[in-house]
Amino acid sequence: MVKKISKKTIERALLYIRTLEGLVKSNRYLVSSGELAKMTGFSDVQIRKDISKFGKVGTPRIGYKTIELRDILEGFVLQQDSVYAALFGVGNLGSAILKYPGFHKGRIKIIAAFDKDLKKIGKKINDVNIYSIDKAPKIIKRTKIEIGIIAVPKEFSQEVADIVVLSGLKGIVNFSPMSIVVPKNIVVRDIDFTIEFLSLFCDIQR
Amino acid sequence: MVKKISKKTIERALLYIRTLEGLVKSNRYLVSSGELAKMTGFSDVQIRKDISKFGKVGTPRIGYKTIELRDILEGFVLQQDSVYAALFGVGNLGSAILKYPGFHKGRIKIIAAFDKDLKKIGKKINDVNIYSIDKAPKIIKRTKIEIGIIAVPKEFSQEVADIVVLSGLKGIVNFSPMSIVVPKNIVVRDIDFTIEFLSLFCDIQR
DNA sequence: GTATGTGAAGTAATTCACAGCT
DNA sequence: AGCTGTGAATTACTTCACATAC
Repeated sequence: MVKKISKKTIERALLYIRTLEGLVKSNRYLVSSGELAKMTGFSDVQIRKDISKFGKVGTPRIGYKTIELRDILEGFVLQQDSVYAALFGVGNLGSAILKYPGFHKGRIKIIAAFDKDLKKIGKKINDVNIYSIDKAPKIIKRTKIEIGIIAVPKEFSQEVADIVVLSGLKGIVNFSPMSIVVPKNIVVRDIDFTIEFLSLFCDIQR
Repeated sequence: MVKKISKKTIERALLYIRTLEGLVKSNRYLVSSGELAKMTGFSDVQIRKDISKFGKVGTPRIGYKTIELRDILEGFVLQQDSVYAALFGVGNLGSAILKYPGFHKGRIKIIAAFDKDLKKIGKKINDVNIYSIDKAPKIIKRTKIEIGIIAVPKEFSQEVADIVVLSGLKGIVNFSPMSIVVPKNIVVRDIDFTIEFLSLFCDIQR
């Protein structure tokens, strides 16, 4: 019943969860794979295949119960209520991340921020303290933080990545437009706006 | 010689270009697929396979000329010098995008911003004018803008998507944590921070 | 000897086609 | 009839193994 679940399926499952949360909020009780397909852009077969990896949960002729499906997907995909993160670099983007409303109300909690600008250190944004970056390993080790967010200029991204590693974190979201080199037991997600835009542009051209 | 180039190859090519630009800047003349592999995290075979889609450009025993390879990849992947975009929603994230240094100096030019907050309309951020959002179709049609960036709260993302479509744009980068429904000739790239974080977290757990 | 380039083999992901349920 | 669930077929992607070039 519980088969090996691929990364792609998990990524789509997170989107199904997001969509189901919207449906639950608007009091929808049932939804079909076809409707989810229209809402998410994936094919209906793909969605059924994905969901079937988590067990038989739908009813033929009827569809899926929104609440039940959401809970099942969440149960498999997210074992914790909250994911704790630390932000490195409180510039324009870093500040926007600290204020990001999706985090504020959701599962992802940023509980410490680091910068090297003395004007910022000691301040707070959205209730998150900003500390000196060289205190990061010490401070982080006292917390449950698991993820580091790198939002510093690209000249500094590697040295900050090294600090993240020293701090014992297991995952990095790297917003800097530069690849970082880390031990391979540490998982990295790169979000490079320029590359996202250019790859979209390539898709448009063809 | 020029074979069908897959989306995945193009996405990696953009990363190779980014890496090569760094090498060129630091005056590196040659680079091997193995070195690129270490720098980007892909395998060396993968990199050679990708590059071979663009022709025979390397020299056995020597490697690739950084400048030449960059130019070849750029030539195939990006036919224009600049990509023009419009931003919708000048909140925390939107402002950070307007100030994003990678855009300022690079190929992506945001040349108009739209918001419905009267306090923002008429102002400028980083030399970009902020207009009333309902003037968007008219203003955009006078420009070469091809891409719309949605950075509004999720309650409004669909109505803004509709305006983007009305404006005749062909691509959307959607930063709002909600799927938008658009005609299928319009290409959408979703960047949902929450989903990126959660999917990283799933990877860490396994 | 060392690095590129590539056909062939092997994996993974998607779509098809249809059985089964209510 | 209408929707889920899934083996089978297809397609796409990656890795292997080695020929080729200097």
